[in-house]
Amino acid sequence: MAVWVDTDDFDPRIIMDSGQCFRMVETPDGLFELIAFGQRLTLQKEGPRRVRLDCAPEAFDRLWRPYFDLDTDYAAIAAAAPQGDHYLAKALAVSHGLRILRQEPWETLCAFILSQRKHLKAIRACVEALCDRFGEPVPGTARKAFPTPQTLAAQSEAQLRTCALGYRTPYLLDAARRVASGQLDLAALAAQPDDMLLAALCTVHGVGVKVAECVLLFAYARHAHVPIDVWIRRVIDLRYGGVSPFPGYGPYAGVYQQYMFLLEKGGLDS
DNA sequence: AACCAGGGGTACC
DNA sequence: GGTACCCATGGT
Repeated sequence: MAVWVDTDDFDPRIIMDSGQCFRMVETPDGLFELIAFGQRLTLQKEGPRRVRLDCAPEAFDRLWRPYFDLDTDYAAIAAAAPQGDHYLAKALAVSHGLRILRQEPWETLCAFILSQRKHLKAIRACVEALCDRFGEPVPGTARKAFPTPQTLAAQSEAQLRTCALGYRTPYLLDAARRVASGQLDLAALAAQPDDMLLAALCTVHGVGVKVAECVLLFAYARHAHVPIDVWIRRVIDLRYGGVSPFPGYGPYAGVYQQYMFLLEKGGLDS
């Protein structure tokens, strides 16, 4: 079964390489494969404005339509960008087809805890290793689901160390224990305003503002939030003379940020 | 083979 | 409240 999405603003490859998700890969036969919600999804770009998703219509409506944020008009977001902002305009053009995903909060929190001082490639590797070691099987693939908070919370630090997460190991364990115990209710937090959500996430040991902002943007679709990492720091310093343009970008500042992140990194992958 | 990576905690002042 | 310094591991 398959569902087709007809839009000019949906490019699986751009999304795969965008640095917001870490479990999307290109298969040898040119399909894009991702694991989320304990399931495997394959998709393929069939033309300049058509993407095929291999799933049932019910799964599309319940999971993948929200996941890919398909009810948001990215052409309108691009059109709303401030005029005369050359670097932003270029960033929007270069990564046309990018979308900000609505990923699962738990996985997103963990992935960005692990992202500290790592390249995208290294993040992918350690996320996948964590899944291989502690995740449940997924139908139709040898790849595993992202481990549940309960599973990770039940591990000793020594057991988690086998995934070679380095100094991030206790951070991940603290996140797992807080979520598994209900002390940090990631589902309930979806109803909270941005500042409450941010503060709650920052209670986890090893989660600072930057990681929390990534979770707000890439899981909770708080599109106004701009994670300031080394690359965005570089954008501000090099392209905007040290004065952040983001406060003037309005409700989609975080979306613009992601296009600029990609441009500043200079292309895809790595 | 050094150097550095989508940072954050801690110890100072 | 600001600033060095360390953290553990893998790519380049």
